[in-house]
Amino acid sequence: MKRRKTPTKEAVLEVLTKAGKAMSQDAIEQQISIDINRATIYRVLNRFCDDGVLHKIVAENGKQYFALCNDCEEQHNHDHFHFRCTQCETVECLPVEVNLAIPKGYLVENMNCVISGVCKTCV
Amino acid sequence: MKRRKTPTKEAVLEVLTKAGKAMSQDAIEQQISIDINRATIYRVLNRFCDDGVLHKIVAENGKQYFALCNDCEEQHNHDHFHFRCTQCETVECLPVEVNLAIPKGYLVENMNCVISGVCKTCV
DNA sequence: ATATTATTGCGATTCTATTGCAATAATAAA
DNA sequence: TTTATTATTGCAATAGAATCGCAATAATAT
Repeated sequence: MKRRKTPTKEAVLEVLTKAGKAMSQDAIEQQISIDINRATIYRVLNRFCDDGVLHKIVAENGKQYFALCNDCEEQHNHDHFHFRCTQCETVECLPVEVNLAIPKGYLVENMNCVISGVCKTCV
Repeated sequence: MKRRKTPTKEAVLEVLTKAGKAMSQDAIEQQISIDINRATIYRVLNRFCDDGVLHKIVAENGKQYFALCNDCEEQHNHDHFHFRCTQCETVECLPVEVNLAIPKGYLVENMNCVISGVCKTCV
């Protein structure tokens, strides 16, 4: 399935790039000037995830956040921690790698590590 | 608010103790022989969390899982990883501590680290 | 200019979790 | 033991996030 270039995709990417953080669907929608349907935004976000452009983080509040991928070539590798600030409700990718000795016999497919608290801006 | 001893609380604790894993509300409900309302189970689980008996993990599927606390005395300290098996849909506490250098200026309140994949039983 | 089909909008739907309120039952007090 | 107090429960309604089906639209190829 060949992808097409659409205003929605451009707008979503622009918002995420500018923010430099992970964002939820509703936060992204708020930042887009043109009116785009909620379902469409979700579909665009999920497509970007499939294509290795974005990665998805699920915070302890159960919400999904999407952030730009840095170096996901063939497959996603998001072995870094995320920080969710309960004050400003933002999620950012920390430059800290997740590093653990996985017990024998376990097959790792994905990592979802979120630290929450107050970020350095709000502290 | 003083807590009371009720059949629901006993049943929930028994199930979680037997399982030795983190469980979701619906999984717990299935394991309880007597019929208990969904809302009640959630309330019991959340109360246990408040009281330091259980801790809550939110997986990448957005669902909440509850597990017994080991050594939470004054406050919760769940600095360990969790593993969610996408095959058998269980979540277990790994005996591996989360160990990261938190960037300066950040105030940590909670950790929610879930690795997902296939557990050693299903592999 | 036309055909193809990826993408979108809309409304409905699913799923998880929570809440208000009256009824029930565990515990304290008499 | 009986009565009073109030934590707990059940039920139905509600909130909130995310997804889905389907027809309409629009990006790209012909």
